[in-house]
Amino acid sequence: MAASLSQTLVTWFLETGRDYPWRQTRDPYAILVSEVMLQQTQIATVLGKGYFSRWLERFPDITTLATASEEDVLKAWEGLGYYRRARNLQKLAQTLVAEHGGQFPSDPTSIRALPGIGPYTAGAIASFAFGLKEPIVDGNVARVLSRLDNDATPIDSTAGSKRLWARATELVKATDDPRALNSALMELGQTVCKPANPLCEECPVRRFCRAESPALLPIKANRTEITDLDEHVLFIQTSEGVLLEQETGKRRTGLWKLPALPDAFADTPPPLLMKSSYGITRYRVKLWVHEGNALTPQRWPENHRFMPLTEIATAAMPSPYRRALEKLLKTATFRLE
DNA sequence: GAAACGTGGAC
DNA sequence: TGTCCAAGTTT
Repeated sequence: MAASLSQTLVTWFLETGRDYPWRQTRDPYAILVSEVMLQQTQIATVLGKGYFSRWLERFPDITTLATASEEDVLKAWEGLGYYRRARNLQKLAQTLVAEHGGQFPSDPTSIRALPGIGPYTAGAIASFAFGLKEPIVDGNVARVLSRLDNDATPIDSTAGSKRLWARATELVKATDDPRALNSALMELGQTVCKPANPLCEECPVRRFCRAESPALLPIKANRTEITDLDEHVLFIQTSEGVLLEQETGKRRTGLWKLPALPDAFADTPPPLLMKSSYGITRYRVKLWVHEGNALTPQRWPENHRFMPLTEIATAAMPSPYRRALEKLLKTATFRLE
């Protein structure tokens, strides 16, 4: 049963599977980079904007990444979001150098223990790089398996997760080509068993599928509510550059942004220069940028500094501030002329 | 186990 | 325009 389904998936993938760069290599490091970049991120973003190739050019191997500056690492990740992924990637490289002689371990338990590696990524590296019969369950696989078994157990529940991993394990153990089987499950979810409007008439495993209303699966229990937020920041430009603030909290740590409007000015904010809106995790943020040049010069905290434009270009900055700054500098230049 | 963590694209 | 989603992990 499982063997027949697995074989059908493998055959289908070997015939029609797409040829991504990370499918042309068995280098665990390159595969690791692709897997981490693709977490919660669309292939079109990683590929279309050149993140993957650029990263491998800049950090071609584990040692290079381990010894790079954190600044360079974050800059290479700029725009991808979830910046902890980039920090963990470097931490992982440093762990390999310190504890594994710079080599990638091939046993699943050791892989899983590395920073930033969860159950999905561990299975992906074990199967794609080392050809091991280790299962993977990502969003695509969860959808495919829920539908195949017509299973309405919420995929984000403990029970649902256990079932999915058990099923994925069963399927990968039943094949001699775990690489192709795992790739097939994801590829099927991506191209045929799509979230909305699944193309069931084109599905290679239709005869195995018990879904009655595939578009209604999978079931998800948790949906987080979006909260509106106002964020007031300053734009201050002098001959030394633009005043920027380096994030120190848990969010976007290490990246540079327009400085927050000090609390002292909250009641009487300086004039508005521009307004924009962006989303971050569960927040919808209105970004208010105020003209700060007229403020009384003051001593800014340690994590603030005036940065020349040439350096701003190479500093790592979250997308919303990068966009706002580009707009502001264009306007500012225009005003000066 | 829930909540936090980014961003851009699709509908 | 608003909502949902995309190769998840950590705390």
